[in-house]
Amino acid sequence: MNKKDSDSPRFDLIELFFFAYRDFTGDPDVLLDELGFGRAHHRVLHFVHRNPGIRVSDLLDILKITKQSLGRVLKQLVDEDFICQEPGALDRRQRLLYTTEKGTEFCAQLSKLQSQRINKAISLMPDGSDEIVRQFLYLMIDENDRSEVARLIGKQTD
Amino acid sequence: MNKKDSDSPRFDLIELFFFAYRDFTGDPDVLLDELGFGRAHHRVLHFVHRNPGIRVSDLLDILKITKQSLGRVLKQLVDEDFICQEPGALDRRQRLLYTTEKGTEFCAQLSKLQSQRINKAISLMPDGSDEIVRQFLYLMIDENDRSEVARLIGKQTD
DNA sequence: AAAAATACGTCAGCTATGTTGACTTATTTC
DNA sequence: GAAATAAGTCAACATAGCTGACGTATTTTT
Repeated sequence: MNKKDSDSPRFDLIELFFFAYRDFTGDPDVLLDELGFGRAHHRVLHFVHRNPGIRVSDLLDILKITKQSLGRVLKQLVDEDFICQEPGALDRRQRLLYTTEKGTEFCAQLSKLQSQRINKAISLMPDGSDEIVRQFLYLMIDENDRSEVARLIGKQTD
Repeated sequence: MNKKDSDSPRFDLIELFFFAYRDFTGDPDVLLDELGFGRAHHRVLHFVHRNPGIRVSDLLDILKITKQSLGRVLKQLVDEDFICQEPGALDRRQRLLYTTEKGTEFCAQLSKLQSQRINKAISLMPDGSDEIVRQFLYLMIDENDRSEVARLIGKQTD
């Protein structure tokens, strides 16, 4: 008869999650817009930057979108010299993806904005909060995907 | 010269936020799809349910979309009897929005799914974590909008 | 060496959800 | 009575997702 059982509604967190994510993703929009890009471009650029030399098919797995959806934005990013492609050394069918200098620089601007928002929030909270937050977000991911995400995030780039 | 300054990149949280939010919003998709609805319908239904008698213009403010975007999904929700409209008692220009019984029931199903995910995550974490998480999400919201969101969430419906 | 599988790209067309700007109707306020 | 407001609607458009089919280069399997 415990009220806080696993079904009890969490309207507060549901709504906070909605508003928080909206503002979090809203930060980069201004910069993206100036270049005629959208959030789809941001995601592609981000994950290529974080996984240099990633294969197209692995990027599709991460983003969980179709080849066509990716193709459209990837083409623009390559055409405008934010991303470059290199044939794989072992398997020349592959087009391994890398950010160009321009792409890397732009990517840094975008993650700086998002990191500032995160760091500002964390700085107003008790010590150790970032570990709690990280744990919460991790546990919100589908159980089957967690280890994959952990592997992905494990790559420290700073 | 502190490394953890307000600009230092938080790739881990940026990516966790992305994956967590995707899976969090993914839960209701199956049920929505069965009725031919999408996430836009979910958001409208949710905020009408949580704010019975809300005016159309206030709903627009919450969702930050245009009248046309809202109109499209709202019309479907009204046509299929998930939401009903009543002229305002004081100002008959208003069409105050309410969920029907059918709408309320469906809404409960959707938030149950999301609450389960949240409660499962929280249950695996130290005591007091939900307060930390709530605080974090709140602080991720644009400073200007926080009080408005706080007011909105303050309405306890359970 | 031929056949099958794989990695990637591309074509056509569709859907959902957002946008702008202009206009109408009913109602309330000045 | 005139102006402002709440809401609905029309046309047209953009972004970003989708499906299914097909082409090409390359690697793997038989």
